[in-house]
Amino acid sequence: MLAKNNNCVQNLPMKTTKKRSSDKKITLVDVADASGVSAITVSRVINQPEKVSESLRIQVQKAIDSLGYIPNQHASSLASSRSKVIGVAIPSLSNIVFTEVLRGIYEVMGAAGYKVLLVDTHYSPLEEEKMVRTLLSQSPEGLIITGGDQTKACQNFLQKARIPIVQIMELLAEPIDMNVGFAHGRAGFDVVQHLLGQGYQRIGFIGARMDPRVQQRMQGYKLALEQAGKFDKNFIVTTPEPSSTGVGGELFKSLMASTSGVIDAVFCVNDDLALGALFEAQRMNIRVPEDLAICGFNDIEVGAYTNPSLTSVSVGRYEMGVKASEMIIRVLNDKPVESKKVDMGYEIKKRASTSRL
Amino acid sequence: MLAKNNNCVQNLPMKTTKKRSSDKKITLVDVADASGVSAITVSRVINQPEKVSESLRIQVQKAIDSLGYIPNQHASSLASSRSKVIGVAIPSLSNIVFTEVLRGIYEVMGAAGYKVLLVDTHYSPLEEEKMVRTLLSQSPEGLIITGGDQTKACQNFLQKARIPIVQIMELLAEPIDMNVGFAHGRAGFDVVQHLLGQGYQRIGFIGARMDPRVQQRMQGYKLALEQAGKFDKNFIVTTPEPSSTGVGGELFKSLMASTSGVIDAVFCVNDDLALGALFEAQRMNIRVPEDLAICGFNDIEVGAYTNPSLTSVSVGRYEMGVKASEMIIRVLNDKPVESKKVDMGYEIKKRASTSRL
DNA sequence: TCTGCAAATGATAGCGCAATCATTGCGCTT
DNA sequence: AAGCGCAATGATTGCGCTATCATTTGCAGA
Repeated sequence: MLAKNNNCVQNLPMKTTKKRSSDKKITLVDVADASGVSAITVSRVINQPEKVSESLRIQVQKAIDSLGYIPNQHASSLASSRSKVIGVAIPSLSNIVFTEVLRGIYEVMGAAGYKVLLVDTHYSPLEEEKMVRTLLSQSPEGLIITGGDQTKACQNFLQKARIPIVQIMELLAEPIDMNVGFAHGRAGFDVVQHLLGQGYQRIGFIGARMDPRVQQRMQGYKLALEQAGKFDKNFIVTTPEPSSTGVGGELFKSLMASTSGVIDAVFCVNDDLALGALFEAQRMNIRVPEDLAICGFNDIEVGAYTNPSLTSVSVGRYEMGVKASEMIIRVLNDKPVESKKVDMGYEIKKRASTSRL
Repeated sequence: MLAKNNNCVQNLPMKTTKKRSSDKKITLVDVADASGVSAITVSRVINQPEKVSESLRIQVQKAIDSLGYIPNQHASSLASSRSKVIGVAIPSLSNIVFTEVLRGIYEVMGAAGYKVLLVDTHYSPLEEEKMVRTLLSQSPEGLIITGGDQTKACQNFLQKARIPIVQIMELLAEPIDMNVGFAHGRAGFDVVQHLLGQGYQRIGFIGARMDPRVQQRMQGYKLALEQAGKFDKNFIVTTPEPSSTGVGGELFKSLMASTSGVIDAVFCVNDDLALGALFEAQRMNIRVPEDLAICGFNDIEVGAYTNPSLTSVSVGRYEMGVKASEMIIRVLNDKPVESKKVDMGYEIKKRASTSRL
């Protein structure tokens, strides 16, 4: 377990076998000695430079640079109980939805000097619990987690942590602390309203990886169709596997097969599925939107350029990441947060794939 | 700067104003006291359970659970100089290429008990240098960084760190330590060969965000056309802005305009651009592949389902992340690494968008 | 001139944990 | 019965840094 540094050494121009000054880690004290000040002054130069006279500051900075000193963040965190770390838990790295949220988080947190420790929960509350423990062991100053599907134990940990926490992606009745999201159920409802408004009558549903948010969209779909007296459970096709364009095409085929093609519109629970359905429809020589409407969800960029362009529900993913981060930073700076619950809303982007009128 | 915990408190059922046991952080010593053993024994139960008798282990574990103890990783890292952190630097979070590599990294590193600290360098060596400092301040046990475009200072830091480092995505002549990637130049060359083989004569090039790897692909493209005596610098259209489907369409339009439409094939430097070009070609009523071939790069999933399906260069992104991680873990476990340089190769997926024969 | 106060710098202690070495007790050999 | 080796547990120390309080210096105001 010792001597794990022996690999890179060969890349360095080993001068002699004599002990080299660069062999041991450089600490605050080394910098202090080199610049003839006390350790605490070096610490100040790094963390509160305004408290050190300019001459000393320059002198110390020179020593820092020439020694190549890099502070040990663990020691700093331990001594100050401030880690400058924000924990983030998302269910999947391969879903563009989350990576865009992440972008927003990184943008804001990076600018504010926070590091982001990211974990992937694989859509599993149990794994999430484990990952949250991991995050908490790093004493993060704040936490951003996805949804409200935590285990009881996990909720306990989170509350005990006494740090600002934002649950993102969906709106929760009882958030652990703060909450930023939008109403998936209402969005699903509105999509169906739009399709009905365009004169489509038999509206199918395609879903994959039925996570809580997808379920809510489906409930909205169902409610709208029930109100219109047009709900038929046979029009729903779902699979627990991850969604993808390929799966979208397959589900579309099986929907058309199982309903003998009476379907005249499909609400796909995300754009990957919708693209798969669209391309499959083209191959089946089904005209979109004349014979069939296709609506996606998330409004990924490519949907605006397909032929026909794809109707979808636009969501401020990047903005959600930004908002959640800003809320945490406000709390950390003891500034008031306007509201603990923020509804980011959504917008149905009506494009060619659903306009028959 | 004090009292930053006051926000979440209101979510907790405050029993009384008396001091509550859960108010202070629980440490190893608390667990030790609660279970009647010494601190070091608790430490062993957590880190080397096989060294503690079963009875004690159970007894201590009970105390850990009931107190909800979560170890302080900073203290642990400081005392043991093992952080269980791997640093990862990528140029962009919004590029699917990197998120798939990340998936591979997370899969392997997570399973091996390592946390991943991820930073985004925004394609800037200067920002990368800053970010690498941030990573190193966390005393990572290993590092995965993208490409070989580091600043001199950054290289210095990296070598001084004496930890296993893998540079990924491209093959480097002189890697800092280890290297996993593939030959972008050769891939570009092979794409052109393929197009020429299909009888296309005037092959255009569309590129965006011309990072080093994209440049290499372009050099390969150029070399192949020069060898065939068919290079024309007017057939190249690039932009420094980030690539996207929208940009792909625009660049395609301007390529066709500036060349009066003599182009009969386009090599797009990635699939986003290629999709944009394909959809734009459809709108311009250009038949693909009869009148025009389109080839992308990266082989993202949706390209296999468009009509026509998109020829692209498939790269083992996930596998690259896995490989890099495995190499680091081997080094950390003092196991030999077969080779410090690994060529992951690539494969041209020949699909309908380029088959005229 | 002296007092008083703020700015600049330093000395000390301790954050929570694990490395290291010490101690105990037990079963085994001879 | 004495000695040995090993497994299980504990006491001490220090990782590198910052909080806290102490000290020094410079300078304005009386």
